[in-house]
Amino acid sequence: MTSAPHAAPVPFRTLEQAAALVRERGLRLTSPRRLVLQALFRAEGPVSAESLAGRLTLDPASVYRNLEVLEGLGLVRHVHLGHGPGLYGLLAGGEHEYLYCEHCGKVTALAPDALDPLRDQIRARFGYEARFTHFPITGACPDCARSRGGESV
Amino acid sequence: MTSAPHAAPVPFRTLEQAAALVRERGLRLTSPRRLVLQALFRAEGPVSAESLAGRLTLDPASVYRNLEVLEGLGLVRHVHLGHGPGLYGLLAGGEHEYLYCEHCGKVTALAPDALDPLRDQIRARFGYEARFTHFPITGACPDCARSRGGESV
DNA sequence: ATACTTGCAAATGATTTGCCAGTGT
DNA sequence: ACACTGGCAAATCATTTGCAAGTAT
Repeated sequence: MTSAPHAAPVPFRTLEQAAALVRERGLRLTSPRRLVLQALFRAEGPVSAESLAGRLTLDPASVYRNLEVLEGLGLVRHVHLGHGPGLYGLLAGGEHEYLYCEHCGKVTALAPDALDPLRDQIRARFGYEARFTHFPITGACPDCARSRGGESV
Repeated sequence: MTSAPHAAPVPFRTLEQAAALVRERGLRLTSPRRLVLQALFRAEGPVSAESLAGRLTLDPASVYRNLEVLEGLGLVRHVHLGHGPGLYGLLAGGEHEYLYCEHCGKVTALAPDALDPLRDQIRARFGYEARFTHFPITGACPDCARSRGGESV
């Protein structure tokens, strides 16, 4: 999960396309690697390396290493939602940005351009080019915000 | 650093006020506890528990425990900037929110209300009550954004 | 055949917990 | 005195690394 330079996201949609990309880069499509890819395609949202290792009966180290190479290929990204392990998800369909409720744990994935107006405002005020792909926008979701007025964390 | 409910921030400015608050809550102002508080008052920005333990020659466990109680009292908060350990800082002068450059590591602390317009926009569009105190706004700072056009992470 | 990969064990880094001796109040 | 604390060792959680055996191409 080390912060190494990542490849620019290459458009892909299917497991076959992802598999092809792995081979094109001269890497091998081994059984564990295919399983990880498959599991990510089936997952609802981002999942932890440990949970993948568990459900696939693979060694965690292999899962971590695979996620790392897949991330290097631009097929996978990880996000940090609150404390707890990093969560990995496919980049099929482009980058996602996230809203994360630190009270109930709810996660909302947004389309790549949903936060553009926000990004514009941040750029204008602070000059920062903000991304909410690796760390989400964190706070209270509508429900939690309602049920707890102006409380502190 | 566990995510437990935190006390509402109580206004304080000096080490004496902080110390008084510790005692008011029936807690003890021990030597290690005072040292941690002192070090936080002297620190420029948020610092890791390990670095405090090192420079104060205290056991890391004690430092973690102290930071936890101080956080419970509303005197301290921690923030996660990128990967790496959590960083602790005083709440003297109110909550801070952060901008964090994931390329050069630059950290910009903002006054409590600097992000209100942004918060308003987020509330209007998504209903979320966003805080950038525990997780910063992450991206490329002006310098890094300039020196690296539209690259991927 | 060759280099990329795997599983397993062990190491790392961050943080927490158990325990008992020590000390503020 | 008594309960809150401190240090130290050990445990836990997430992740990484070393290494020899295995396998995709």
